[in-house]
Amino acid sequence: MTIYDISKMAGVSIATVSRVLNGNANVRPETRRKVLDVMERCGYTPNAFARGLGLNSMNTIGILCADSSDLYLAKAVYYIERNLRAGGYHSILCCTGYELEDKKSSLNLLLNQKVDSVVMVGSNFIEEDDADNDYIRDAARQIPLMLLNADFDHPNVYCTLCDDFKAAQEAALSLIDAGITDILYLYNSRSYSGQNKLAGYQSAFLQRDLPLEKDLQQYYDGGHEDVDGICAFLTRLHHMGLSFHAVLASEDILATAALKYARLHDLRVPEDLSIIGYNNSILASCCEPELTSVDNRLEDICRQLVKTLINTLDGNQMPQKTIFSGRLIRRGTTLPETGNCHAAERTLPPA
Amino acid sequence: MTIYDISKMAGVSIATVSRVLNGNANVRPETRRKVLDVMERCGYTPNAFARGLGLNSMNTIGILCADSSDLYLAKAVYYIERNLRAGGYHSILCCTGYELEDKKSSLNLLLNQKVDSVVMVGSNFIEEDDADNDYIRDAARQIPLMLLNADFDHPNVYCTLCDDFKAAQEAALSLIDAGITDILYLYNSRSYSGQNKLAGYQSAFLQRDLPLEKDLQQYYDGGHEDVDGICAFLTRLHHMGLSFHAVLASEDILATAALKYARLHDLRVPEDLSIIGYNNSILASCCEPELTSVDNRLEDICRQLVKTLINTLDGNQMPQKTIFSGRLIRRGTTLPETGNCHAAERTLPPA
DNA sequence: TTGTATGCGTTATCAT
DNA sequence: ATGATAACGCATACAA
Repeated sequence: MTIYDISKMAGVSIATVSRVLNGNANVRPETRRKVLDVMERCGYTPNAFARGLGLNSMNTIGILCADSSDLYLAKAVYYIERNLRAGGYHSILCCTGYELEDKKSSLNLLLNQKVDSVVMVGSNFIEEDDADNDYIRDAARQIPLMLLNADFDHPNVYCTLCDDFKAAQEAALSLIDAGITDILYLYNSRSYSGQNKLAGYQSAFLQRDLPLEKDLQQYYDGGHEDVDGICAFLTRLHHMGLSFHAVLASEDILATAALKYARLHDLRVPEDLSIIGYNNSILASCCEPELTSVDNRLEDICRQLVKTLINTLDGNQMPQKTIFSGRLIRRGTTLPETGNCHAAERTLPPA
Repeated sequence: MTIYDISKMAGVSIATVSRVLNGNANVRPETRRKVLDVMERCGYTPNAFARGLGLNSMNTIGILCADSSDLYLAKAVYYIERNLRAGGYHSILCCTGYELEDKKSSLNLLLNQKVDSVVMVGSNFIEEDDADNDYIRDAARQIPLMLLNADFDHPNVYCTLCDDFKAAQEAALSLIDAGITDILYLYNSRSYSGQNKLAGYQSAFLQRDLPLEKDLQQYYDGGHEDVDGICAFLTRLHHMGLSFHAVLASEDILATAALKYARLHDLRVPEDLSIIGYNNSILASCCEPELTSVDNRLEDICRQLVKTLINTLDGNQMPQKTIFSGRLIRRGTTLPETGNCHAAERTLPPA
């Protein structure tokens, strides 16, 4: 069933059929109805491939992420897909893993598929060695690139992100202002946003004129879901004589592990050990007490990212950088807030 | 850059170019090299749309799932995508939500997009009222359909699933044989696999000649991630006088909530309350003690599903139903196994 | 407002 | 082994 068939049955030319298909105004209402009737009766749907060839687009967006089963990335992928589809776009999902070569080849795969754009979910797509980021620059010469939680200044690259520096800073300040200064910063990623969080933690100490202890900044180099490994890691630090009365984690799962550590060592939370997680994921409410955690506004970010994406494809000029402010969600793993207002919420309006 | 350009530069016809592109054997090695050289130099890649039009396929598979941010579904989507891509296929992700109309329209969207097949992740795509499943039968007349964790007998529909009946049964038996008979079965889905789990629980009692108590089978009708709601639900049951010394949950998150309930009511786990979850997800290791949980072999299922899919598309005859056995992973929320061997593992070899 | 003719970049069927 | 040519199904510039 093609437009030729429809055109014959409706007694018009294929051009007219094509016009009603594309909502072209230059069709007599009467003719339009006639054609639509035939289409309806035949259950006609246009051939997507032919359409793609003619328009050089199939309204498809590539979604690149390291691991769509990761708690945080899965949420992001979900929000992005829903927003894209609401906007009339399809999503091709591509899980890349964390190796540069795989990220490159995945991106090329999407380019060869002729997607209209690709959104790269997670700051792990930006390499430390800037020369390695050429694969992004190359791609940006073909289609607009949307980065989620990364900051990359380049034409045709659009970034939507959370101000992790400030969010981590405020989280640390809230602990400091509660009287805790031996705060262990626990992280498992050195990506762009990972570095920002760390810098935020550090700046909190500077801001309060407190010394920074290297030993209190611990990088866990293990599996992304290895709670027991993290727990054992903390125990090892403890046995090595490291003393800390709070843990600020770069991800909820690290905080969850810290809570487990506390329980195994009979530490009261938050009295003996305060814990703050990051992402405000489902893990935060799965434990007892529930995790205080930084909400990094993922849903807002995704909505805005897709808005920017669609507008860009429509030819509108859009800002290349949109930043949301995170906010601390206080729950059971930290002491109730005092009168101190240093850690007050400072939410910027969405761009 | 098209095959015309390449053909000119290589001094051959477009037919020859197309042949080397598709690995056709009828090309003199010398000619092949010449053409490949030109392609290399020009960085030529074939136009995917034209290719799709010609072959009536773009090697794309639709992945339908209610919510790709759900812990379990996210894992499934991840495994499926990776396996598909390794097999040379792209994945279009489509999150449908749980409404029938949305599932229908999503499936149609994929059909119009001319995917080669669609995999429906989760038994929630099979409706209770069988007439409502016509949308699946209709789709199956166009392309092969792959169902994950659903059982639907129809031509061109292939099912890969876990034997949830037996898995739930064994989980229940393990509790009964540990001396606990007031086992609360807590579930939040009445889908096909949801009903199977429930039936498995029930059959365990029959098998041990124990009476079944309706009050001990509780359906929680709330959000899929609402730990606190579930926890409150259990508390309500408790206050209503319901007594139970074990909880068998149809999902880890329900079990997590049960653990939280235990902690809030100062119940020792597993001494006062045993808990078994389902899915063996990351939640199982995020709590203290860790959850005993049923592993439903998701990774194996996904691998097999994709294998079946690709073979089917290749024209090979494949079984329409492949069943894996689940297995109980014992951790801290149940008593250590006794000498009793009723709940021993009985793992079937993968099909 | 409608129709004609051509292009889009492949694949595939014939010849040669 | 290679080449000429016709599909594939739609969009669109141009003509009427």
